[in-house]
Amino acid sequence: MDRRQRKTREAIFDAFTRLLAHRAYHQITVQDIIDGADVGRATFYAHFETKDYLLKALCEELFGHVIDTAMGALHGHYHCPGATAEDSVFLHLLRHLQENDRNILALLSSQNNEIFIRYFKENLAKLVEIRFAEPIRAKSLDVPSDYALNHIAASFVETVSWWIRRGMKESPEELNGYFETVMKTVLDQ
Amino acid sequence: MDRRQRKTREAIFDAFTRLLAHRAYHQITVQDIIDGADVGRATFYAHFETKDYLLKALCEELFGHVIDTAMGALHGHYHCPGATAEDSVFLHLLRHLQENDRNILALLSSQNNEIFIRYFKENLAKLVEIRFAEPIRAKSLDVPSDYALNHIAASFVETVSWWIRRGMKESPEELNGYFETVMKTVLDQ
DNA sequence: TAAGATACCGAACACTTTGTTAAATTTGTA
DNA sequence: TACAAATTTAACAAAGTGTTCGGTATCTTA
Repeated sequence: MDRRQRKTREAIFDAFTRLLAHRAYHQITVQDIIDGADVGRATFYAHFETKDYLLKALCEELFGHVIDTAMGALHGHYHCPGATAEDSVFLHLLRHLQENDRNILALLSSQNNEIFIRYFKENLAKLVEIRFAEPIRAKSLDVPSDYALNHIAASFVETVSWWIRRGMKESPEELNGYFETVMKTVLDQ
Repeated sequence: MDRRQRKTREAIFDAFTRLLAHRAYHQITVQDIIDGADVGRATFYAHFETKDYLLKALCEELFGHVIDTAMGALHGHYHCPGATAEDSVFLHLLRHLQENDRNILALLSSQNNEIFIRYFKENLAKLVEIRFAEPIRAKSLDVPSDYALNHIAASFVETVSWWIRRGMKESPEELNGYFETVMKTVLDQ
């Protein structure tokens, strides 16, 4: 990819991210983004069809990365310092979030948090499916397995959302403990 | 309230509800609503400052009613046919939803479902607080009680959302059973 | 039932935002 | 160097928003 294109794309993402941290999505105009990124109007539209597509592209990059990392941890690639093999994939995710890569926490705690929480959940659902589909079926709970899987993903995202809403006072380990406590029935073997 | 005002307000709510069932919120224009309700432009703006305020007013009416009914059931007012005193407040809610009062299911299953799910959760959280704050504290789980309360409300809303997404095949009783199963650790005494 | 108040209508208006186009310019690449 | 491709700038039509105003219909109450 051309260096000019890369720089433009990055500038737009950066400006958009900054704006999203301080203002509601629907009252950010394309002009705001253009001004923030300092690019021409036609250039913006050469990269993204609409503001909605820009949002989608941003989210895919953001959560694609978060989940890919977690997938890697699941299959034993990436070696995180201080992590043991027994640590749950959830704890890995929490630690990674806390590192605040690409300012993801600013977005998750902004007034636009719902948008990002939704993307987070969609991506997490895939991960949960891969990691827990088999164990859940083996456990034969009194609920459909897709209900249980959805419950796991939704509850984890809700836990993160709660954590951020309350100012992230807990450590990833504590928070993971809370999550494990309320999920006992579903997750314990 | 003046009969003319009531009729206008109703006409606008009706038209808006019909539109929301078939189209995304952000691509419904005020003109669409005006045309559907068959009222003048100035009349619309005499009733609602913006489309956002209209949405808010609609949601308050919708979920205010749902939750008020549940509150009533909690305190022993309203007598629902076939309901016993032991039925959980959640089962009451599910039965009430299934009656599809004011086409609430059309909204909850539309492409705008997230908007309504959010209002549903906000209102439910109050109800959960009233009903479960005391029992949860008495139970002294290993998690903060506001975390547990949030988990209850969020999980119930997620259960309803899952139910609707999959076509509402289960009866309220079955669904309530699923919910009780996954909430065992938190809710059982 | 008549009078005054209030709500509604319809058209016009200024304003904002969107997405497109075209010509000129700058930058990257080979 | 020379060509290709990306960027800039300005202008543009189209769509939507929220307001205003004079005229009409409907409600309320005395």
